[in-house]
Formats: sequence, C-alpha cells, structure tokens
Amino acid sequence: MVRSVFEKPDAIALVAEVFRELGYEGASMSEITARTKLSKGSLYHFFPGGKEEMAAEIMANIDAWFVTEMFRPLEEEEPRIAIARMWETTDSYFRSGRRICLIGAFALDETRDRFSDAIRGYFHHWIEALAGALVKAGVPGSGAKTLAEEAVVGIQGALTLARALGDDAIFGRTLKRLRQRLDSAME
Amino acid sequence: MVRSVFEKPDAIALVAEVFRELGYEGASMSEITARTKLSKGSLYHFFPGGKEEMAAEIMANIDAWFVTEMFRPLEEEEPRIAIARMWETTDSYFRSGRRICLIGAFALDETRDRFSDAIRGYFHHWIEALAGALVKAGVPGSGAKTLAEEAVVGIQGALTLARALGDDAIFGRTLKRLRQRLDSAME
DNA sequence: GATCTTCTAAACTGATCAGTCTATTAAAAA
DNA sequence: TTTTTAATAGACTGATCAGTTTAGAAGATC
Repeated sequence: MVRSVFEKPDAIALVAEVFRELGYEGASMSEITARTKLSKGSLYHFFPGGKEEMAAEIMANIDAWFVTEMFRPLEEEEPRIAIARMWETTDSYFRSGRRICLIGAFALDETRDRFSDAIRGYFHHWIEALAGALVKAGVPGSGAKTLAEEAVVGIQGALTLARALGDDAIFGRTLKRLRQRLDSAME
Repeated sequence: MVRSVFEKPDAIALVAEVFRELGYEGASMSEITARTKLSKGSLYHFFPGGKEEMAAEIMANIDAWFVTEMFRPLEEEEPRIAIARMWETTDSYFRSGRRICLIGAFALDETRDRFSDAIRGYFHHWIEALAGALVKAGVPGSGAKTLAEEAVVGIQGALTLARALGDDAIFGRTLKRLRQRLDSAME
C-alpha cells in the first residue's frame, strides 16, 4: 500500500492534538486512528507501548520545545528580552487561548499519577526559569519567585477560562495584565 | 438485600468525587461502582440516563451550591463581608487546593461540548457576581470586571498548579495574594 | 399482615476498548 | 537487481465498556 509521508515527529504532533481535544482517557485508539488517519499498524509501529508511550513521548516533546524556545533563553539570554519573547511565545503556542495546555490538563485527573514527574518538572522549570530571569533583571529574589508563580498560574487559569467561557479574549487580557505587572516590577 | 442508607443526594456527592478524581471519560461505570460501593442497579435507578445524567446532575448540584453559598451573598449581602466570606468558602470548598474544580476540568476536554452551557454559566455567574460586589464596594466598574476576572482566573490556575506540582501551598499563596489585591482596590 | 413502591444486586448483552498479528507495500541498502 | 528494512492496512482477540434486565429485599402504606 501507499506509504504515508508521515514520520514519527509528525505522528507525535498529530496524536498530541487528539489528546489535547479529548484528554488522555477520552482519546481511544479508534478516535486516534480516525482523527490522525494513521492506522493501528502505524501507531503501534511508532509507539509499541501504546497510549502510554504516546503520551510520554508527546510530553517529552512539549517539554523539549519549551526548554529550547522559552526556558533556556530565560536562563541564558538577556532577561528583559527573553521575558518579552516569553509572552509572544506563550501567546503563539497556545494560539491566543484557543489551544489548551496538555500538561496542565493531564495534571487535573488521575492521568497525573502516570506522568507526575514530567508534569511537575515542566511547571517547576517554567517558574524557576522565569524567576531567575526576573532576578537578573533586578527584581528582588522573594518577589521574583512570587511574580513567576503568579504568571504561570495566570496563564493556566486563563486557558481554563478561555475554554470554559468559549471566549479567547480573556487569554489575551490576562497575558497583557501579567506582562504589565512583571514589566513594572523590573523598572 | 440490605438497603443502603444512601439517597440520591448522597449518590450525587459520591459520584462527583469519582469524576473529580478520574475525569468524565476516565470514570467508567465499573470504577464508579467500585469507588462508591453503589451497584449498577442503584446508579441506574438514580440516574436512568447513565453517566451523562450523572454529570449533568452533579454540575447542577455544584452550581446550586455556589449560588447559595457564594454568588447570591455577593449579589445581595454587604459586599465587603460577602467578598471576605468568598475567600473562606473558596479555600474550604477546594480543600485548600487538594480538591480540583470539576467544572474547570470538564472545560478542558471535549466533555465541554456536552455541558458547555452549564460550564459557561457557572464561571460567568461567578465573575459577574464578584464584579457586582466590587462595584458596590466602591471599585470603578471597569476595574471591577478586570479584578473579578483576575480572581477567578487565579483560583483556577492555582488549582491546576497545586495538582501539577503536588504542592497545595501554592493555592493558599495565590488566594492570599488575590485577596490582598481586591482588598486594596476597595480601600 | 398484605400490598406496593423504592431500592439493590448481579448476571447478561452488544458495542467498543487496547493491543496483536499477518500480509503487503514502498523505499533504502546491498 | 536483489534483499532488507520501515511503514501501512485492517482483521482479529480477549477484556472492558455502558447499559438492560430480572429477581428480590427493605420500607412505607394500608
């Protein structure tokens, strides 16, 4: 039969979107095959461990992306520039509130128990990287941690409410408000 | 056989906890019967419509509780007192961050599509009731809406991060910070 | 105490689940 | 060109799913 053009990284991205839409338990193999157009043969070829391996690889993939695009810049580059870019990266990654945070969603039900280290690591890394950048930008240590925590909390809450209210605008408003608060703390 | 002491309100509360732990899709009937100790006979007697009816009744139940304990006081009672009580109610309802918001969790996956009106109504009501109380407490209308939105966003985000980090403390810190921000806006 | 309603238990059903397997194909390597 | 490898399609399996049904017990009503 005709071999598809997809390779593993494509498969990861396709399956990730299904998990994002349906959640871990809601994403049955038949739904995954239907939505990705990948057959069971292909899926189990790429992910012999089934759904659990898919989810683990997806989370590792998301984490690696954030490390490269957001956390490492916050840790290594000019803090004010990296923080400014963080807001843009956040807005574009979450499609201005139309796309949920899969790792945040996994945290809410018992899926969390299977991937607790990855989930904890992702959010911990985000908060620590942002707090570190704030310190380098002149914010006192205690306030930096609080501000970083507030930012990540706000982003997650805004994603929840954007979906709940069916209104993306709340995500943009929240990002703008958080950005102003961090900016004024860096003055 | 021995009739259990439970009646429908008890059944709703028991099943709600299972949905909270496993999510809508993750809560299979066999898990629900195992965790609630209610047989299928009992569950389908109380909820002839199955899981969907359970979830709908649970959400209506949660909504009614919030209306009585939080939204109506915010709308009708002395605003500063009602807002102060809101923080306490929020902390105790969510067990200081150890209990998730079921309606927020339902908002994140496709479960949302089945219950979108109830989900939207719950959060909209919360934000509007809080904004109204802030206005009555002397906060200008535009700022009141923003502050109310910020409070509900923060609560939801803190619930997500408390679970993700396995650390309840972030919920208490977030509640305290939000409370201070609203209090100082009311001065 | 007889009857009726409400509730419970669990066996049962057909559908769907995750995962396996075989056959087949295209592309890469030899 | 031949062989090997990576990928694909989909039938198949046993387990579990949501939901039905039947039988019967507890409590209420008379």
